[in-house]
Amino acid sequence: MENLTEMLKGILEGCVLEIISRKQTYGYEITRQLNALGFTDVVDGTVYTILIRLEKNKLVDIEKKTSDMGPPRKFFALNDTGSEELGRFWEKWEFVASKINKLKKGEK
Amino acid sequence: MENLTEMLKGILEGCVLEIISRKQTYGYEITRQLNALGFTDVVDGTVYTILIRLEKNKLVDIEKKTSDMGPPRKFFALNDTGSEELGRFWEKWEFVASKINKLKKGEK
DNA sequence: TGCAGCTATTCTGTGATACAATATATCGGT
DNA sequence: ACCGATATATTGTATCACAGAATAGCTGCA
Repeated sequence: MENLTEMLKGILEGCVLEIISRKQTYGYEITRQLNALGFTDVVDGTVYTILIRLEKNKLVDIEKKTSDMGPPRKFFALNDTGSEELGRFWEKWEFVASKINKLKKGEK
Repeated sequence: MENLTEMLKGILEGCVLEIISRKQTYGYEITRQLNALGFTDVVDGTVYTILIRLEKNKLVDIEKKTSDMGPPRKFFALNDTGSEELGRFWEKWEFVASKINKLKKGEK
């Protein structure tokens, strides 16, 4: 699916939070997971800007680890504030998705 | 529900297209319908900027009519290009919503 | 040795969008 | 005459996804 850019605004950050909540992980890996999910056009740069934003907003704990496969990786894990934010994201998603689906079905 | 601003980006325009597709209508009325749908924080100014964008992109036909209830109304109706765009919007929505719900359920 | 390719992060700039705030104007009721 | 509801338009702002480029480490191969 092409050109989802605008529709992903306000959603992609929540996806990243969800992915991080599963297990401690890093930017490159997160991008791969998003691509595998179906968001094939999401690129590294986008994910890194989101991660920097999460760091700035203190939603994540960070740990740097060396790797056999290339340069050091910067691992991210959700902290309590991040978990709360993730909860709020899913609440918003449920709300918006239910309203949009209602509109789609023609229930005004 | 508060602060849906970011999540509505790329979605609100599709909602307006859908509402217009039902019947010829005007900005103020569209805002009211969106508010009734549950998007209570969406304001006039937002809808008008969307309508101007739709006009610029030639997705709508426009007709001005006088009214007993106030100043003249600018009525909008979807043209063929607009209908196609609406179809693409729903395709994108279906795609994105299915992926997000998959992520939510934990299916990777 | 050198070089290509995959892994991995960072930074700058751009375009699109929703929204706040404000201004303007019409009509009905008190 | 004023006020509230109706109705549109405009300007500026913040946020976001993304493009593009730079930097760097490791592996394998010629």
